[in-house]
Amino acid sequence: MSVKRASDYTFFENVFDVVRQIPRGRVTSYGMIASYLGSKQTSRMVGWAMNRAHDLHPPVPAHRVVNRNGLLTGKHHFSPPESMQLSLEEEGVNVIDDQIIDFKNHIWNPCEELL
DNA sequence: TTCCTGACTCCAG
DNA sequence: CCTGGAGCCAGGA
Repeated sequence: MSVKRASDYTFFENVFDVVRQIPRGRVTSYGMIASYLGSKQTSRMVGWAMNRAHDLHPPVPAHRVVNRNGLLTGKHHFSPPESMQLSLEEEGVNVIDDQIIDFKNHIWNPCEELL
């Protein structure tokens, strides 16, 4: 058993925290999370963090994180890949051809919501 | 150790 | 409108 220390609370832990707070039926982008945490240029690190997210507890709803266009660019990292879209549609987010329909209407921006 | 890649985004041409 | 390069930083070979 490992205990979380303050010194372990890095950028990645912050990413997981933010993602875990995304409400059901809402989505956000890598860039928004990165921007909220300090620099939008670290958006790649957010994606990298998501790759590690599947093993974490409590679970991280990585399917609610897409790229800035509402495109499910990370679906191939789910097993099966379709599970990302299915999870979203279960929450009322329609997806066609890897694109979230009415994306801007589902956006949850941590910069505004998570002040 | 160095080199390459990536679930991104922005900016220039 | 589309394409390519740069910047970010951690891991794997």
